[in-house]
Amino acid sequence: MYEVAQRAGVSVATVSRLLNESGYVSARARGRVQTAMNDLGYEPNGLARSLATRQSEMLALLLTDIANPFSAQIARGMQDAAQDAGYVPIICSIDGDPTTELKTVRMLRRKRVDGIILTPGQGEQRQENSEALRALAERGLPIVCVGRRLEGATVDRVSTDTVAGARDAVDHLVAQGHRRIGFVGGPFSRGVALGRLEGYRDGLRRAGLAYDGAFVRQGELDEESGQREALALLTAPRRPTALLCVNDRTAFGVLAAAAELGLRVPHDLSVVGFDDVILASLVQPALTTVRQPARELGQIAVRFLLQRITTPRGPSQSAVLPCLLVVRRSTGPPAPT
Amino acid sequence: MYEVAQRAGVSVATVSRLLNESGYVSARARGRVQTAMNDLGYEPNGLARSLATRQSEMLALLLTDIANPFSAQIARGMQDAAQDAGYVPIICSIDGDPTTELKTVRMLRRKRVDGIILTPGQGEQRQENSEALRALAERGLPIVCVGRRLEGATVDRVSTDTVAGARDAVDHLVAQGHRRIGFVGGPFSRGVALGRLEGYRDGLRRAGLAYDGAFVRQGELDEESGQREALALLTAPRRPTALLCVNDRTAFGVLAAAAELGLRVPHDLSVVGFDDVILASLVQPALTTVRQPARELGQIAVRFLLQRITTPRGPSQSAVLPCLLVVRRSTGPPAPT
DNA sequence: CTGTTAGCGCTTTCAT
DNA sequence: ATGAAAGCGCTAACAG
Repeated sequence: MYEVAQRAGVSVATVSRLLNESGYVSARARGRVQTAMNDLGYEPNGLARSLATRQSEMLALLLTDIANPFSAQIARGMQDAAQDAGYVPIICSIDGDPTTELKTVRMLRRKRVDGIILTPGQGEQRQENSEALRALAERGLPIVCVGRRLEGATVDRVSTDTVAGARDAVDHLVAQGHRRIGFVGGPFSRGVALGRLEGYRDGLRRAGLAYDGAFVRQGELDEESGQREALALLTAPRRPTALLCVNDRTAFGVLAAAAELGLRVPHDLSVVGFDDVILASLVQPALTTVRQPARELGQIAVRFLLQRITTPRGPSQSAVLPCLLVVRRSTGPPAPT
Repeated sequence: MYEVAQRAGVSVATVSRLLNESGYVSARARGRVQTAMNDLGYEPNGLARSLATRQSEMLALLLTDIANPFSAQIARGMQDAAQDAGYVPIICSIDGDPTTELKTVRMLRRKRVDGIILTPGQGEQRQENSEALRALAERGLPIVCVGRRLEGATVDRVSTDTVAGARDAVDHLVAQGHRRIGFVGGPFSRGVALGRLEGYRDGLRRAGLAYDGAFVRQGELDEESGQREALALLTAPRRPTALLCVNDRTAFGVLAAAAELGLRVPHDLSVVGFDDVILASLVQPALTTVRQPARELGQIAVRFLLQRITTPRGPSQSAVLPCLLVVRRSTGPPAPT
């Protein structure tokens, strides 16, 4: 930058002003600096800038695993929004491992990221898990949560209305004539499954159907769990004719279980997933599912974060995005008994 | 840091030495500094450090779309390896858009990333595309390519042996009795499809089978293309009994096409994919595919990059990782004619 | 409208 | 084994 200034016959301050569009710069100086920059192939040093301004212009996204399709969508939205705003996106996969998380958080703190976005852990959300993060929040580091809470700290939050989504799914099933509708859940301890379960119950109630614990299973959030729980549900004497799943991965497992048992979908069993990951439309039969606006989630999270950065003490915001039921081939009227 | 030094009754230089394990620090000073750091909850400022050392300790990964499952796997490998080495991973989705790419590259240059990993574009690789990158390479910015080349620059490279992979797939098909084996490709212009096509031809040759252009289709790299091309191939009078696809997404399209035509897989048609994305094992029937070690690709890319950073002028390296044929349910002996 | 100057927080000779 | 001091490249008063 010093070189540029010299070449243009001005001071570094002028160059800086031009670069940041702060203060006045005469048209003449402007032109000379521009050409000097081009000649030298100059690119400002963001590190130095950050050191001086105390703003790193970097945002971090903490998630369980970027290889998870749903997370990847959130990440994509975050990435785009961050870059649009001139921020560098840093994505970190934590795997739900507290040690990794701690290391990562420290690294991010060292790098002086301007803010952090937290997405829900896949498995159970440990209490200690949030320890380091809560500390950061208290130190005034802007944080926004996506679809989860950070216990013991009031932070901005953006989530989807999974309760309504699950309810809509049940409505759809009921409208097709199903009466025995089951729910294949994830861990109910304190996770993502709770909202969906609530929506499921709402839907039943609305249809005047009784809640039957025998039709509801806890489990994990992956295919294997879906398969296992579905097997249990479908080999019972009185089996459900439709299954709402906590997420698409689980639904894939359910589909596999159905195939294993020789049940045709949707003829013998209707299946509804949750998330609408890319593959949901590709499996056979294509999966009816509740779409969560994942990308948008990431984008809005960034927007909140940016606002929080500019207005550290503003009132905390929270947005709830609607889900959308996407009807495909895995649901249909139940076979007449 | 100044505060820490003061509290510990030493100079900042000593603190710095302790932090970087450079130079001697007496056990006594060491202890005092440690406690001072704890008391203050001190975390060194990486930006300042980077400014002084001219090393940002950040690595960037440029890819088409992080939401693409195969890319996500590479990203994961890159992320882990980078973090293990104390580097911050920055992932940028470019979408094959030259404008976005240019903006991104400038941003990365401003942030003074220590190195960049390039992964193949999904569509055709435009010439202009690499313009900015090549310039960086010439400026001495460490770059390593994953599964693609950077024209006009000698850079380290890590790729997979897709030729052998495709050949193995053909071998497998032949061993099961197939004689009419087709290939559903991506764009042959200058893309990823070429190696697989070569392997396909090798495989045929090895089996003493003639190459038949009528069994080979160009296309894109997505499901839609796979479906379209498969439809063309399978409705022809003399149709193939097995199809090797340029990637899994294409294979999913092929599966859909088969279902559409009432062809049972593998009874009427065997299908082999490429990549082994997570979903390959989840579709019905589970897809036989050539697995590429995506995560490892990302890890090794980082390793190369790190070596290049420490040894800017060393000889350029290149690694070729083996692929692995994963046999599942989508392949089997052809139906007797 | 523009130049001067004092940091930002850390590393790194060079002395001691 | 440790301290003093000179940067790293930029921003932000402040003075003109």
